[in-house]
Amino acid sequence: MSVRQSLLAILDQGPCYGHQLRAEFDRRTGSTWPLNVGQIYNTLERLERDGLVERGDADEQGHVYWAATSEGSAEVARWLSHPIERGTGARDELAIKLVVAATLPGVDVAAVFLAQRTASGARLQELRDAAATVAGAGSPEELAGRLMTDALIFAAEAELRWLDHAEQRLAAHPGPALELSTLRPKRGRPMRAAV
Amino acid sequence: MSVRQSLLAILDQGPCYGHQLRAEFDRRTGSTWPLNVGQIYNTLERLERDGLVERGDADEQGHVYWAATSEGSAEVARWLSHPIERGTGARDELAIKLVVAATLPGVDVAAVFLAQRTASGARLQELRDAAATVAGAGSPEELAGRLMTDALIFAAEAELRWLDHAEQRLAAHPGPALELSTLRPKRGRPMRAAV
DNA sequence: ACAGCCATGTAACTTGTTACATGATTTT
DNA sequence: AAAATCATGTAACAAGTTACATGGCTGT
Repeated sequence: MSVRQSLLAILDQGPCYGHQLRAEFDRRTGSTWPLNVGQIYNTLERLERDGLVERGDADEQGHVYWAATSEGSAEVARWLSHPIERGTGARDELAIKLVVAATLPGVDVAAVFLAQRTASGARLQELRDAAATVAGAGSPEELAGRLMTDALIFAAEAELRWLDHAEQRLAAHPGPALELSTLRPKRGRPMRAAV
Repeated sequence: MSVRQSLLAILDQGPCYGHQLRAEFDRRTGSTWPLNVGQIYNTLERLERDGLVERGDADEQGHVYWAATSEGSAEVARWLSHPIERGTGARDELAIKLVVAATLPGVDVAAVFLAQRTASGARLQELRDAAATVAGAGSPEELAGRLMTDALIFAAEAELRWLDHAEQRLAAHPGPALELSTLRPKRGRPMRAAV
């Protein structure tokens, strides 16, 4: 929902046309998240369908301006006043993958953890390097970009901490691997064994 | 992709039928992530369409067993050997929302941050309470659940750290708010001002 | 003239998700 | 007999994403 809501929030500041919206999103997120132009138009149509924005007539340059409706403004207010509940609905892809992998017999869990830690560590270093080069952060755009980078750095650090933590915990326990077919039919022939 | 890939990986251990797959996913993720049963069947059909699984005949109980194809096994191996690149493609909804909010004139950024910090803090406390109750973590299932909870705790901590960090950074800078319409047409009348 | 960008759109597709229908079986 | 659970499915939708088509204008 972040693209949809962000575009609506920007539009709530005043009418914009497609490419302008894209540039605004780009500016405000420090160009951290690439956004395909086509998605702007899709999203605008969906917002229009939901009564949150209205499409205006094209001006002399052919720019089609879109404006938030009062319903759209209300939705923006609601978005801003309600916190985002992470972990409710949003799945942690990395944790799911590693825990599922850890419970699968015959999987080299250590290799999976190692590959992930290497990649996450490299990424963290990249992010820190990137952060160091924009240390100034004079303009609002630079500040926005820096905040985004910081968010990614904090997330990467948490990821690495969890990787260490999880591997320790797994090492401390015997075989967390789980065989298949613990589920058995209430009645009838026993469930077939894993291959 | 986590549901799709997890189901495929479980199936790679041996043939399963729909409800069994759901139970396996549930078990292996410590019942942290609810999974609608219908989604199992959707996902299986899509995996079949992509040639990664094959549907077997129903047995006497009417259980329809599905099995991974060799392509499916290869895909699982690929999944396990390649790390997940967070931040590439996966958008940070919270960071986007707060940074966009911070760049919008007329928004009470402090209130947005406060609401988020309150919610994130409460969630962190809930998670810590939950972690304390299963301190034992004897069975593999409990261990899996504990690892998931830990992942969420680490993420929530990172979130709170970033919130503090970002608010400090914003406080240290003047008005990071960005007016609309910095984009101007190459030619023609100037772009309309924000409302 | 030609390459490239600005600008608007369209069509298709992915994964995730829910609501619902149906029937068999099991428990109370 | 009624309620709950197991089990398989179907239909629809949301949000994100990409690839492509089209046209106008611009700079070389």
